Amino acid sequence: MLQKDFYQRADVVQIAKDLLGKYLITNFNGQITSGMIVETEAYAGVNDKASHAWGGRVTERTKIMYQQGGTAYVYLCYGVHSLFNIVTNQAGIPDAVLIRGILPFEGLDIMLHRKKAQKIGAGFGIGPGKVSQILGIHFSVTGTPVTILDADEAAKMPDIWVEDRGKEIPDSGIIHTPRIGVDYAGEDAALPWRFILK
DNA sequence: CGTTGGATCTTCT
DNA sequence: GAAGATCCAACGC
Repeated sequence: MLQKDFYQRADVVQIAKDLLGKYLITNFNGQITSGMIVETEAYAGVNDKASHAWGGRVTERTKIMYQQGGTAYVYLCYGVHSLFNIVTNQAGIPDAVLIRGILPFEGLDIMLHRKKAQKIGAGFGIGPGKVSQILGIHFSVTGTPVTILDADEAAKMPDIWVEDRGKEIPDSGIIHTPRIGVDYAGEDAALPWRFILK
């Protein structure tokens, strides 16, 4: 499991790239599902117009982004989809990485059941709404940790976490493009902060 | 195959 | 009261 020092680094763009090829795992009620992360987007704090926390806005929803790195930030989009992000950097700095796509790995039958699908076709697991759906992530889990944040050795395992299973990703294997659905963000909409594993 | 619009509800103005 | 870090099925070509 990735430790909090991975998430609490200052460079959210680097973290978004580092997360490619890692495995995102959930365990809700003993139902374990996982997949390899193949698409991410970086959202960089108060200076990023595309971020919910742009300009230092703090609301009931966005206050989660100001927690320490290693916290899950999940929120409802279009009233239909839960989008899963991992908060990065130190407490007080609202950086986050949106997980946009995974390659399903474990618990395929559970994923199919959650998605009410018969079989896994092309694009299964690609898209932030679908990632949350097949992994069973609901927006109510926002604010829960994705790693051990306390020094306490008795700290319990999180329901959601990320593992490094040794896959090396060379820079040449990463495609970077502008982020999706953030046209309202002015010049920040053009930042190449969406990362895709080939 | 490209385009369109409906679903659906929290959050902020 | 309006908009949103989306998805998918239904249409039209």
